[in-house]
Amino acid sequence: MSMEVDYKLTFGACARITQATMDDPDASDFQPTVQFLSIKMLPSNKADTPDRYRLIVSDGKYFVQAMLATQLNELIQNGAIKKHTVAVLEKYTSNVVQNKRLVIVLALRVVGDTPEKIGTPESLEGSVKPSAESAAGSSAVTAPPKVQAPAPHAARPNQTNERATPIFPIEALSPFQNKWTIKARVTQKSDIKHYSNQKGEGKLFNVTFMDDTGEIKATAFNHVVDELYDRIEEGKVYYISRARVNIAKRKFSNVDNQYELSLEKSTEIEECLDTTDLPTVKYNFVQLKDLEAAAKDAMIDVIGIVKETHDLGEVISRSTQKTIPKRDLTLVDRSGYSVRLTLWGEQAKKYTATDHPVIAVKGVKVGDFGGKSLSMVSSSTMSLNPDITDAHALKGWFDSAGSEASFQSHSLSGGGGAFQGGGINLSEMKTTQEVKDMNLGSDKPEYFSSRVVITHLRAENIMYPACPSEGCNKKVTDLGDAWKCEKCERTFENPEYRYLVSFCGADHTGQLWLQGFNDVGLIAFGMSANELKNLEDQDRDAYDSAVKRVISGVFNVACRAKQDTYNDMTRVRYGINRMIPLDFTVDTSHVLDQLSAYA
DNA sequence: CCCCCCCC
Repeated sequence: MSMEVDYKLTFGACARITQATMDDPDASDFQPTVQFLSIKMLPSNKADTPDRYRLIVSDGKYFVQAMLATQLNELIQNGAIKKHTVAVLEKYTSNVVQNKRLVIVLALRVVGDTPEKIGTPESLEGSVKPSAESAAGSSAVTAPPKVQAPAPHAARPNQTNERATPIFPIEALSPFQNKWTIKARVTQKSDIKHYSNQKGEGKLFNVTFMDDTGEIKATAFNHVVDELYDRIEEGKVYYISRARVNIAKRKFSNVDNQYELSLEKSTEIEECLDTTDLPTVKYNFVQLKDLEAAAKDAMIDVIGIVKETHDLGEVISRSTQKTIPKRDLTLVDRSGYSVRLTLWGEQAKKYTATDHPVIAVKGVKVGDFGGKSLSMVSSSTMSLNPDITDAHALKGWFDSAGSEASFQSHSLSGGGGAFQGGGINLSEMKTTQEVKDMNLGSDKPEYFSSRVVITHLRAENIMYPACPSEGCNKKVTDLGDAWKCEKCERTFENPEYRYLVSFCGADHTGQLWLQGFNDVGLIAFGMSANELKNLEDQDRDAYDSAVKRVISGVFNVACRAKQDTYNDMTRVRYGINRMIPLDFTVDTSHVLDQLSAYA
């Protein structure tokens, strides 16, 4: 029944692969045929770290232990490799880990399966002492084993200042090893970030290194930043050694490695010009159409045409009060969707392309404001008109057809389609009860829109006397004959009144107290706070009726909900970002749209 | 040793 296949194992393979290192010129030529005698899963004790597999590799005469690179785990999980499988080892390496040699299989090709063990192999480690090794397998080998020496051989034969450290695959780095060099491409380099905490001021930057076995994040602090920042360029390849390997805090990184590197004063980094064997960034593009299904905060890769470049703007960070430049781009792709991509900081300032370039971004964060949006984070990378197939195809499509196409928008600023009502998404309105039921994180705000009727407003302190200097808005104190701003250290003859309003907004499910600033008051009262203040001082009846007019008004409001702790009391504050009187024409047509969707 | 990734 079964076909008799006579597999020829490569005798001497075990001794030889035990000597292999990544840049060993012979190792890539020596692709032995071996048999796996056993496969054992070493379960990961961490949710974000894959299980590992240990193989017993036999050359028919000897066997050694080896680890399967985790990117090959699938071969075991899908049954391609099992006990007694015969395979050609195409790529492998060997390191000393805790004084033990450990072979890592990086690539292999399955040749076939046999029902049993070939030959009667014995343990290479057990039978062979390092000093006596040459006697062990040399008679039968197809490639001569190297003379085993306790010290690893030189890593970089062509470099003048050789180090006695082997080139390691990134995948094999661990805190247990200190003599190693990796050869890796910088796929991401951050700006220099400054921080201050209890221990004082500091600065840092980080990079992502990648080789064909994996990637790893590296961070440099303080004086090491000065030393290395300008010497490391995104896209280039370097030899890196004598960095510290630490356990990665993975919740802060989307780099797929359980370890990360700390670049120290003693770390050696040297550019490598032979980059042929190093992979470039790999993308896993999500079509813009499929963003609908992307989870908030997911890190994804996207490629699109820049349909629109918005002006440079800025935001004031609510947590740090710092002003941060930002620029929105509208990306489109062949799936017929558009999405907003926000660039920050230097990248926002430096972006100047005026045509419609292709942009490929890796590791951008998905937001859910008014639909779906994308935001660059410090570990994201952006590539303009990258020389990759997807980019050429996209450019061809846009030039021939795409530039005339219309797109379904994922986000508010993109305009069109789902968003109407003066920028408030009528399709995603929440009732006041739904607002109260929202799950709020302890520090992150949530945004929502509602339609409410104003039932009350806090009558006292609708307005406050504010500093009239541009952008100050601070409350000023009455000196009797003048008004003083403590912040600007100036006095003014008259203040500029500004609104600070508390509305009670109700719907059929309940009510919420909503805070609004000056822009909201302007909409609600239809006059400036100065004018309302004049009425209050000079025409009390007119003032009362102006206030009463707001009561019972119906508004669409775009709001921000945020937890707030004051005097040990935690409560949720609701701020109005935008307030628009109900427009019956817009609202009715929206209701008609909804009805027709049911028909 | 950062770990915030900002705003609507």
